[in-house]
Amino acid sequence: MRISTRGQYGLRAMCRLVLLQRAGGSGPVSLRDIAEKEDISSQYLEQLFRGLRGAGLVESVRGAKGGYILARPPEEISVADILRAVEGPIAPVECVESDSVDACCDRKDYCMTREAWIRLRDSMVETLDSINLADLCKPGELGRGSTC
Amino acid sequence: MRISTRGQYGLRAMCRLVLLQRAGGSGPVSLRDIAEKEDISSQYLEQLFRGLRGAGLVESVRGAKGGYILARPPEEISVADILRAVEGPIAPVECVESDSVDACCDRKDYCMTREAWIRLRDSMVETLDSINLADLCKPGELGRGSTC
DNA sequence: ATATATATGACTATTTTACTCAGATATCTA
DNA sequence: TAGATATCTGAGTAAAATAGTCATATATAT
Repeated sequence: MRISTRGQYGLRAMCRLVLLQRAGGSGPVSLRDIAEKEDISSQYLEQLFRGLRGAGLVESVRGAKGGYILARPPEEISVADILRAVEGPIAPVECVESDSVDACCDRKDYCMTREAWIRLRDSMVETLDSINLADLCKPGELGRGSTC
Repeated sequence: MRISTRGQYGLRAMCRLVLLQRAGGSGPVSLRDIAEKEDISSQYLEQLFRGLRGAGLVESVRGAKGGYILARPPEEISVADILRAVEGPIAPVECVESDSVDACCDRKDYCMTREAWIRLRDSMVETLDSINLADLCKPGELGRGSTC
């Protein structure tokens, strides 16, 4: 029951993008800078940013001095958005990826446990929808959101 | 972000144990019967029931006519109990297995994302604590909880 | 031109998962 | 007491997922 490193790195990278963008004017932020600050391989970040770009969370600027910028303000990008972009659907088991019962397995009594998984999924989605990048990058007493 | 088959099978097996116990008098239920109804290898179930027994959720009766019985009434066994028994701690990332910040990583800014993982963990635990075996095994309009 | 950066597809080592196997121990029934 | 039935325990293994790399193409600033 773990978030993969894709999800963990993806969220860290997006937070870092917020900080670097905030600190460095209006230009795009390179993966090289994010990679250095977050100590993540920039090649791996490239892979993750494919997903983030595909989901419309960031926009890219190619070429020298290029990089990435947030496609929307941090307040409008939720943790759920990011996880879905790099990890796929938020669902504890395959059979509750959609609400359709037909898409589920063929066991007569599948419903016995499905109930539990649906409730778990819904609470996860609700929580992750309610947290956005601005929340996480707010400077606090421990200096979080201000390290750059 | 998936529950492993250990968790899925573990929950199904426990639900089935409730049903078979309810149907079959007061004696213990063999893994063979659970395995047959749920279409899970009984050898795999043995492995899972090690964990369930270790966590005090079931009691075993060895020898012929032996098997397992619930250690507590179904109302007092939560889905969280079962998942913890077969899968380990409920935590989306390693660093929030405990609430101690010291047990976390050594990044200066770990807190930026830790906040999100803690909230996710708490909502997962709250939800899974709130569902018990009696809830899942209640007979309903679709016949769930009554297939035996 | 050249350096810098993203874009894309494929590839690989490692780890985790999902099981299986063999043999020991306990208990009921005949 | 013999035999059948179950749990108990440790170890082993094939397949799948994860985590990360590599090579190469393309775009843009200086």
